[in-house]
Formats: sequence, structure tokens, C-alpha cells
Amino acid sequence: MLSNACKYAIRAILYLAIHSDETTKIGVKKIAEELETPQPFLAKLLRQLTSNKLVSSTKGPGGGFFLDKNNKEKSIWDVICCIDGTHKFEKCFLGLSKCSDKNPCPVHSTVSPFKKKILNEFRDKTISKLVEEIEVEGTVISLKGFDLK
Amino acid sequence: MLSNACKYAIRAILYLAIHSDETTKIGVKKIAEELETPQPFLAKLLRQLTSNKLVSSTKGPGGGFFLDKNNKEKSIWDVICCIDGTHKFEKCFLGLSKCSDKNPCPVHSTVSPFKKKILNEFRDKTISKLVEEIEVEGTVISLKGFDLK
DNA sequence: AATAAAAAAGATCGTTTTATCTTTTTTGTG
DNA sequence: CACAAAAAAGATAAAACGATCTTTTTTATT
Repeated sequence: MLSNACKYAIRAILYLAIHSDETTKIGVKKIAEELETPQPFLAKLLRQLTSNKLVSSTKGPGGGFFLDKNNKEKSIWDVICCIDGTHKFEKCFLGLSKCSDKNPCPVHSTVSPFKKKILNEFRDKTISKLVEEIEVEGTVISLKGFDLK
Repeated sequence: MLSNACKYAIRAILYLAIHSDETTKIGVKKIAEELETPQPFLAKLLRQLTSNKLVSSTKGPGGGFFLDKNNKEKSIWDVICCIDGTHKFEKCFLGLSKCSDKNPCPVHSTVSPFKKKILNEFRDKTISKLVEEIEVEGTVISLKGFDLK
């Protein structure tokens, strides 16, 4: 579905959304430990997210990564686009270039409604809204523990 | 979503479902041309499908690949399991090992209903049923033309 | 100013995925 | 039987992905 890189990135942003703000910055080391992700790889991803304005950072002692107000208005979809590219949920499930609503591939009717709805939800829901929901519903689970593949 | 290999495999099986039977066998060369897929790679995939009883074949002159009655009772899901493995639609969207209906991750409620539905449709619908539907609905489009990624 | 903490940048390495090429085996046909 | 057509099998190569390591830059603190 998503690449490992993208999963790490989303989890890191959610972690930052919950635990950081302008005055509480968090270093890669801490984030990687909390999420149980490979540290140098996560560092690279955070740089990519930072240079795309999805995450903020400051250097030097006491520095680290955090989400500012703007960052929190971004969506999961923005993260997916940044790491995996825009194509992820837009292309035909079988990879057929000619496939469309008018010209559907054999699995189009099965897959298409699903893709559209998920795409919308991921595009419309901001990170802050998402975290708010999680907190209201009390469904905050550990972002730790990862299955490769 | 799916690997290229898996997309090739599904397309090849659909192609065979439409164009082949016990008396009309088709060689890799022809299939690869029709689907515009890399020929040796597709050959390897067909071998994998054949050894897993999802496709039939005969060697020698006049030989080739085809679907017999049993093969047509298999599902898209069987193909996905054969090529990409069973985990594809079963794991948490964010890769979290602790995620479940009782213990949902932040995107679980968005993603889970669709995963379940797609999984069921892919598991329950046989290849022959699928092709039948396509023909009734008249939505037979070219399986040619592929977007990498 | 010196030091140390932290991110930024970039070079490198290994694995998996994708793809190709060559050889062997099977089998129908003249 | 000899030949050719086709799949089966396996070795190899290239690209993408996942991950690590080293060096540089920035900056707060002493």
C-alpha cells in the first residue's frame, strides 16, 4: 500500500502533533526511539518533510522538530504526496493507463469508490482535526511497534 | 498498492480467461505483446502461477498457457497471495502491529471498512464470474497500456 | 570565544524488485 | 528419428528502496 518511508513519516507527524509545539521541540533520537524506527532513515525523512513545510525544525542545542500552526493544517494526503508521490491513490489498480470511470478496467467498480472516499478523507482532514478526533474518541494507541511488510 | 509483478499477473490471467481454453493455448510472446509487458519477466510470473495451479500450460509445439475449469474458479485474491503474499490487505495501513478493531490506529476507521469490503470481493468473486460480469456489462477495455508506478 | 547539541547534507551500502539472458526439458510433426 | 516450438529452470544484471555513516552547518550556553 504505502512505502515504509511513508508510514514512518505519517507516524512521526502524528507523534509530533500530539507531543510537540513551538516551545516543545523533539530530537530525531527521541522520535525514533518512541516509534521504534531506524534513526538515520527517519532523520532523512524528517528533512524531506521539513523542506516541504510539513514539519518545522530548529538547529542547535534545545532544537529539534515540531509542528507549528501551519504544519497542523496539512493533511495525511500532503504527507503521502511528499514521500510517495501523488500517484498513489490516483492510478488504476491494475496500472492500466486507459482505465477511467467511462472506460473501467475489470476491477474498477470494486476499487474505485474506495479510492475516491479514502482520497477525500485524507485530503480534507487536517492533522489537527485528526488528532482532535483521536483524543475525543479516546482511541490513542501506541505508535510504537511496526510490522515490516 | 500492488507490485508491478502482481498487476502483470492479474492482467495475464484476465487475458487468458477471455482468450484461452483447453484447446486454445497462448504463448508468452503473444501474451506479453498483447499486454505490453516485459516478456521474460512475464514468463517467470506465468511459471509461478502455473506451479501454484492458477494457470495451466503445456510444453512443445502448439503448447502454451491457458485456464482450465479449475483455474477459472480461482479468485483475484488467490493471485495476489501467490505473487505479493497474504499480508497485502490485512496489515494496518500505518504498519502498526498493535492496531485492531478494538485498538484502532488514527486512520483505522477510515481505511478498515474498505479493506474488508475489497478483501471480500476479491476473495469471493471467481475469475470466471468476473469475466462474465465484464462481458454482460460490456466493459471490456484493452488490457494494454501500462503506467509504471 | 569555545563548546556542545542538534539538524542538514551527502556519500555509501545492502536488499528487494524488476528485468534479461542462456540453457535444459518436453513434445508435437514431418 | 530429427527438428523445431514451446515452457521450465536458473544465472545474471540493473534499478529502486531501505538503511547507515560521516561531515558540515547552525546556534544556544558557558
